[in-house]
Amino acid sequence: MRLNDLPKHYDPKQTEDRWYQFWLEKGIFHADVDAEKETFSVVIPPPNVTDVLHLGHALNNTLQDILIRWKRMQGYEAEWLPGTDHAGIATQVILEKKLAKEGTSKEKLGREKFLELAWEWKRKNGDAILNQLRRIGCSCDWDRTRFTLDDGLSEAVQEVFIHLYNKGLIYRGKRIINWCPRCRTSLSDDETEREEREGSLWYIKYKIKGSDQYIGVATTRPETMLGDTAVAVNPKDKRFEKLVGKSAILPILDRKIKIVADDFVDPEFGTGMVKVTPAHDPNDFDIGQRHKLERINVMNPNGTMNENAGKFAGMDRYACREALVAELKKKKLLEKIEPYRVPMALCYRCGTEIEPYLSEQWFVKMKPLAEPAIEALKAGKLRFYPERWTKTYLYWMENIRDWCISRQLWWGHRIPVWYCQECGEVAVSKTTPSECTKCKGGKLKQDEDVLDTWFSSWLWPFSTFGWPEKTKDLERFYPTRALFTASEIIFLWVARMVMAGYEFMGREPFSDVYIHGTVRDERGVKMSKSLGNGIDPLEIIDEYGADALRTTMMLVTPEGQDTLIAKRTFQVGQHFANKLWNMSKFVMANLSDQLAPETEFSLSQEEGKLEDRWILSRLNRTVSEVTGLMKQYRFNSAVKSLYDFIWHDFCDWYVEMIKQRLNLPEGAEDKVVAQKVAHHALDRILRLLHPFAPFVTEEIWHHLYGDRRGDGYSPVSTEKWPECRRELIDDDLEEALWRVQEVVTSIRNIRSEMNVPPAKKADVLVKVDNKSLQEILENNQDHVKSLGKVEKLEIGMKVVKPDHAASAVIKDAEIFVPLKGLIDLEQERIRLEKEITRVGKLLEKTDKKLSNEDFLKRAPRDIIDNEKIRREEYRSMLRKLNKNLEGIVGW
RNA sequence: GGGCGAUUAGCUCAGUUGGUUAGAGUGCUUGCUUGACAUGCAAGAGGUCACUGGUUCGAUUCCAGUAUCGCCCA
Repeated sequence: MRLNDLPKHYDPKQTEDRWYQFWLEKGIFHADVDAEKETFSVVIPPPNVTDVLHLGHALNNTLQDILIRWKRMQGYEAEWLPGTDHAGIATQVILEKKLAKEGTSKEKLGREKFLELAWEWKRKNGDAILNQLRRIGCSCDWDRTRFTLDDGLSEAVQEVFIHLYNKGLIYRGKRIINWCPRCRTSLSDDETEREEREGSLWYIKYKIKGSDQYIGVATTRPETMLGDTAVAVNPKDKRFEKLVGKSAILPILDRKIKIVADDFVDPEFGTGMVKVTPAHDPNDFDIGQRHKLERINVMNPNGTMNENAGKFAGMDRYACREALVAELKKKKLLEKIEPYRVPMALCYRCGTEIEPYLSEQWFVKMKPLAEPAIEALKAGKLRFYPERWTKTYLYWMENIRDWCISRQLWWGHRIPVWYCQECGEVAVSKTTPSECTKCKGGKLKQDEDVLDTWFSSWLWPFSTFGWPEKTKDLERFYPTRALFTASEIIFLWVARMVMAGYEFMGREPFSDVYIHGTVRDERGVKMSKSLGNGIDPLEIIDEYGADALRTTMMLVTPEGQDTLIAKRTFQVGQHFANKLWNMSKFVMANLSDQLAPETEFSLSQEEGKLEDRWILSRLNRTVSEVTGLMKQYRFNSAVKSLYDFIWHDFCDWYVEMIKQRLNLPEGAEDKVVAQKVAHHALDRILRLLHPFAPFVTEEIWHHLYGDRRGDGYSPVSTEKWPECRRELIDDDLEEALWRVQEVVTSIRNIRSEMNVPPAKKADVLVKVDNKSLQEILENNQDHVKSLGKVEKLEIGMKVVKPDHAASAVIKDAEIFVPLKGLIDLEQERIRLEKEITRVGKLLEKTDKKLSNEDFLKRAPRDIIDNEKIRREEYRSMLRKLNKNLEGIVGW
């Protein structure tokens, strides 16, 4: 192969689709249920079909793909099950907005027509999402793609509802729930977002019945007073002792309401008296229950006031607030208004202020389900990475509240409950019952509502494999191994999956939960479509390539922290892919045509120069490091380690060092060994990097082996993950090469700082302090000469510093570059003085330590010895530097 | 109010059992069309490791507190 056969720059557009297609055709993403290999399975956190994926999803899925590709290479039957989620509320919000723009509404269309639209939306976005995943390079098992509203998954939902209902864990009740007046549905506690906003505290006067006196109550939501049925005080509050048991008159509506004593009331808040609105506040609801108060609902589901609000009926809740306050003011019943920070609950899908609303809903009793989920964590069957999230999980689990699962939506799983229209009997069934079990009547009506989307996604790790059927897939792939997600859905999803796993499968759904950070823009703002700072991964892929997207995300995503990323950052990964491409091109161009395909690499003891053994040592160290890091899900550190090895060890030093040898005639021993080692290293580099950058590595692998093996192309995707060969790791050898690098770097530094033109070769003298260093340098003269652009190199213990020479001092050696006619005296003096200051400071530090008697008494011997050695080193360096500085005075 | 996290170079981050000269990428400066790569190479500048105490012979690292920012829960 000639060098110019391949383009100068790596072009992702020429390779990515082709290789993805190839992998699909080969079926390597599909896990065989009958395979003999050990299983490793992961289920995707199903993305919402509300919108296409952004960079946060790209991060989430890149992490999973790296893990699954790595495990596949390690010889597991790797299953990554993909799919999407119907996202009931979110999708419905979007569709409703769309319909409103078109001047219509879901009510006008009717349920059936609306659902057709929703399915249409799902098909469009679902396809787009899955296509995005393919473009990212995700090696999902597409044959097993699932959607939360699929028949099988819907059956699982029904099965679960019936099971829990029969077990007494699902019940129907009239409670205060979180109501979104915009979405006109209930929400679970976890589906609301809390926020404090600037508001007011209104002090309102209620007249005491049968007296001319008034009492004052403070409220942040005056409009709810229309539903007040009591005023409450703390029983221990001496101020109001006499009032308890009397009545007050509710202003405007002139309703008689009780004055009750309840522990809930905080005497410190406001006036110490609170209005009680059992139908519009969860705490008031509880007070109402304790005192058997009437519950008066004053609002309609859309947030307007209802007929119980008297003349305010029909007004929006906020308009009502204003009108009511104005009237109170007019009647002089408003004592004062104070600014107040009001804690608010907002709908997590549309941001509308939640209305605590009395309504009949279905609930799941959670405590019994939480117990095994808590146990699992404590028994170590479930681990969080980073570990600190266990606390968050446990806190929620241990303080769990019942889960409101009914939603007043159309897009979702219809609740499998029928009500007898004649006797009111409730029937729970997967299919429409033909008659009422109680009165035998035939008029049965299904519950209009659907179930919370999370009520289907909490089954995802097993419903996707066929549950409730006892499938082979289920047996083979459950439990899964790892779950990758962001922290915001630990409660909504992760915790609930664990509960469902234990309740329905008898064991944990996954053993490792990897919580990754949020992707933010360069200013630290969370990326989102609505803010307009979201980035579509396809945009990055089009511009930089999928491998660049993946490697950049891995390089810049700190473990367990949020990621700040700007678009231009993706150059990092693009340049890396290009570096890999060019390095490979160079290595391949220099491989012998006669060379056997890399199979089992070996190098006999006599073969190989320092750099050969060094790069093998570095390589194996890297293999060991990267494998260890991946085991701990430390992908960021793993890819950094690879990046450094490839770029800085292999490209910067090894490849540069063997260039001369590669110019030798074909068959020369030195050349053959260099070819063998380079070939081996490239082979291993491609394997190691493949999970991170699948496309470019596959493309290079094909150039390397595609035409050589003669038995059909065997992709790197299915090659073995490298094993570390410990016997090749050698500290002394790495140290020796480091000495060569130091000499080269010193020469380059002198050349650069003394303005020696790059084209001009210089003579160099190295005065060494010991034989071993002399030997190392003599054996590597060629490298020092070529990498330092040296004409004549003299190495020895007796070397004398020539006149007009710039100098550098390193451990156990001095480097002299004669610069007659070129030397800038002042420049050299500055160089030396800077170095003297630097080393002087180091010496000072060690001196200080070693003159500290406590240090000498208490520090471990090896630390002290090290410090002593270092002190000698610095002293010797300083002596040389000072001598050299004195020397230039005479020039 | 409670919990968690962050604070290291202009920017984004490493630094995992306390002890080499605190590192990388990017940006910046200088020089290079070096036979793979200018998406590159070489050299360089840039850090009181947020602050205050404590533990220790020794703290960027452990502990406590303070400040600022972020997230979660009430």
